[in-house]
Amino acid sequence: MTSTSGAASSSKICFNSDCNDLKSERPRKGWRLRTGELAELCDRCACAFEEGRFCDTFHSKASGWRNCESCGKAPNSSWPPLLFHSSLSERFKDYSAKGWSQLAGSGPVPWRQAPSLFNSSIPQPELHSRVPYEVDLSTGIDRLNVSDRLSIPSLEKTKIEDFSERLMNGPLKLGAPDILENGNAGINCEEPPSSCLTKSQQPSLKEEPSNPPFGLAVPYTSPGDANGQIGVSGTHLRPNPQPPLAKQLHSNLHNGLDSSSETQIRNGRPRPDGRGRNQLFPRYWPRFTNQDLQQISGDSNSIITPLFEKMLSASDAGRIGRLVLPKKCAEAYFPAISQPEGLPLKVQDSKGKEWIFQFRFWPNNNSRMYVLEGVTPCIQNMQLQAGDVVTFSRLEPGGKLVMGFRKASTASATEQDNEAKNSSGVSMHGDAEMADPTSWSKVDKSGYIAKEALGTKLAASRKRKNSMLGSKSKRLRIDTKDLIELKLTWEEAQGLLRPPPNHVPSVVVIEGFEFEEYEDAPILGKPTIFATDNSGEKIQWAQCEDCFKWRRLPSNALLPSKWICSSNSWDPERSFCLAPQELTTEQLEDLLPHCNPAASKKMKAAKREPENVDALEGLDTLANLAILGEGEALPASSQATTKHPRHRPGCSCIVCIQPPSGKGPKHKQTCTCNVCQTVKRRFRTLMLRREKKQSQKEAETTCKKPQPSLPDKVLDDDPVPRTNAGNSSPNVKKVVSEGSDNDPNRVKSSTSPFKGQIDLNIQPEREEELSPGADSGSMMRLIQDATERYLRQQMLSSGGNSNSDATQTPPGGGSEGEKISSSVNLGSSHRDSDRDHPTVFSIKTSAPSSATG
DNA sequence: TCACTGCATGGCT
DNA sequence: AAGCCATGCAGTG
Repeated sequence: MTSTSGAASSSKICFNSDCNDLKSERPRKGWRLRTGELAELCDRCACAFEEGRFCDTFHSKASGWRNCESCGKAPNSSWPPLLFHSSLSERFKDYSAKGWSQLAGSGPVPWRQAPSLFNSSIPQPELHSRVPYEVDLSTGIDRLNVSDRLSIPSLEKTKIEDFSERLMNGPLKLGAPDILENGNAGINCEEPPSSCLTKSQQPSLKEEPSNPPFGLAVPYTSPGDANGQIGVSGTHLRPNPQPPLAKQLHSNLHNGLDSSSETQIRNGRPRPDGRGRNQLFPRYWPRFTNQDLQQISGDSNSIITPLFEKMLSASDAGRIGRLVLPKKCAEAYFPAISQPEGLPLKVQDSKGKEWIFQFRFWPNNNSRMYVLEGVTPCIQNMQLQAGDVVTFSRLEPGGKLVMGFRKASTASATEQDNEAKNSSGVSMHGDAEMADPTSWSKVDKSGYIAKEALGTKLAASRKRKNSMLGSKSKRLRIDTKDLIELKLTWEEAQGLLRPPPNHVPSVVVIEGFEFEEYEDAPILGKPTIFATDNSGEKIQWAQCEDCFKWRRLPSNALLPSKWICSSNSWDPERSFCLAPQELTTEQLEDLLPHCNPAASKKMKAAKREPENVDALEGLDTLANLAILGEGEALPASSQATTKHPRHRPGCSCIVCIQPPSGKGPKHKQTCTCNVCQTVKRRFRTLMLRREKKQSQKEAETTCKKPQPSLPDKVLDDDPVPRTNAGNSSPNVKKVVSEGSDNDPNRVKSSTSPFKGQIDLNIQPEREEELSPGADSGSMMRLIQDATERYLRQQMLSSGGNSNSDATQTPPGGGSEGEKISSSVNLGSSHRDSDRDHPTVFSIKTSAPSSATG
């Protein structure tokens, strides 16, 4: 970086030597010069500066802030266009695509700004509403928010050294990464005062008083960004007044080198900048050892970002299952929550197990008290007790939240080493994409996802906290109650889950319910239609979420759940919504019958039914799964494990919109509202499972026949059937042993916990009435109908969309409607999906449909 | 009666 | 002295 101009204010020319424009009479201030003055800029440069277009890294060996030859971010290369603001949105998108880390001047990205973190949990509406200054990438950028993003917290350089020294010279020996140079994780110590910063922070500070006090944050590139799907959704952003100071920690294992001396550490030390209230107590500073970091990263190239740690109090480790989070940490590194209910948070533990905690807060003295709920199983599993330390860190890529631990006793370190090479509280499994075959996992009864290997450790922890379990019995029952939703959601999710590439799912039976188990993170994909073109080439058709046009894609294309034309990298000519649809209505109709002839009849009928929205909503769970999952593994579980404490007015969850059992007006049996649809669908699924299980038991006991007595077809009537028949039967360890207690795949013994827990309106005793033989038929019809409506909607929206080409007509509307099927690939994510694995979402609607049930 | 939930209190930083 | 947070406790089901 070279300084090319003289005094900041002596000249009438813009300080930026590449500009040479005259400054205005009241020149705007730019970066701070070594002299201490602020560079005076012309309006254009000032604006560019304020928007972070200048090199944002201070290079100590250079003399200024411009023409950065070290990092290449010279004004020349990003010379501001004249129409800054009009281009802002575009630039913003561009930044998004690159990841927030490359937002010039934006500083490190706090956790809460990392979309993937939210992906890891079930997003809630709150995520979209909590931000007072939302960025709407589609309509423009909220300037304030942008400014927030671009703002840089002021630092006192000398004050930030100690933590970095601790990192650099202490036992951590963590290399300060060069990322600080490239990615603006580095925060300029001589950060220029920005007018944007000032004005934007005020409301934010008001709204979010927290100031992430330390950071080790990571230049963030979310997976969503990578695939261009979710990207950095502005609605996920939170106007964080001061991005946390950050430092990216590469494990020595991977980068093996310290940064250049030029690199300035943006350390994680609480800012001693006079805002004492914002300081984080040292007891929360992460104290990761080399070993910790190595263990976290394993052999991967994961980047570890220690976030914070906390010593467990008696309350934390107690049976209440609530882990009080340091407020600053919670606000800095966990998703922002505006409602006390918070949101479920997926956390990976030291062994790669996934846990779902409820991250929430309580109002407390005009403040908030953040807690993680439901940590008891995890803490027990880790065999932690008061005095032990839990650590939170983050893995990149993936933004996975990792919860580690450190035993209070020094002996425990050895113990941990012996116990598991990497169980000093950190994970060997970098992220969900890591190919550890044991990472994925099944649902434990307590509502978290746990690996099978859990058993022995649980036993040990039970021994230690024996008394606790007794008192927890009811809690477990409640969890079981909650799990109704979980399991059913899982079942629904199963229809959307696809094995990751090169993996064949196996089926495990959990409490009598089958779940596909993937040895890697399953994938939620977008429904597509597989077909073969005229040349015999296998292709698939995917529908744009925005324009509803169908686009032809390679059969092996991996689509996220939300796919739009602009993501069509396979066909640039149709990579935008205005491009005409390649598929004519007739072709579409021809295409669809491949899937399910029966469905076409329904679709045809559907055109006469105006209200297909309700049924569509009945599938919203699936849709949400697909949309919200966005490649993340099993998000459904997190939602399902959410404890919903004391439903509040305004809560729109399925529980709250339904009168409590026995109270309020009951829904009629013919009610087709969303709740009833959902409930009935779930109930039907349950009954089918149960019936199947019972039949198998009978078959086993009487005939010793391994074949299930219930035809598979019945299961295929499942609203969210797992597979299409020829496609890949997964490694079905299943059915024969399903009902057996000796089933090795059986994770938990079936305790038949579902009685009376299906329909909030259905009294427990009614469940038996609603046996498959009695009522499930109508339920099946309901389910089928809902499914068909969904498919109908899909087709209608494609064919009838006003944006569509004139060549399109609503599919299913013609005489060919009889042939239209509803075999939809819900997971094109598998590369060999049409060959090796079941990727066809088969909805067999052989039974006559009844709209009202 | 008991476990869970949400809030309040007060010690401590 | 402010406010965080560990913990107590009352309300609820």
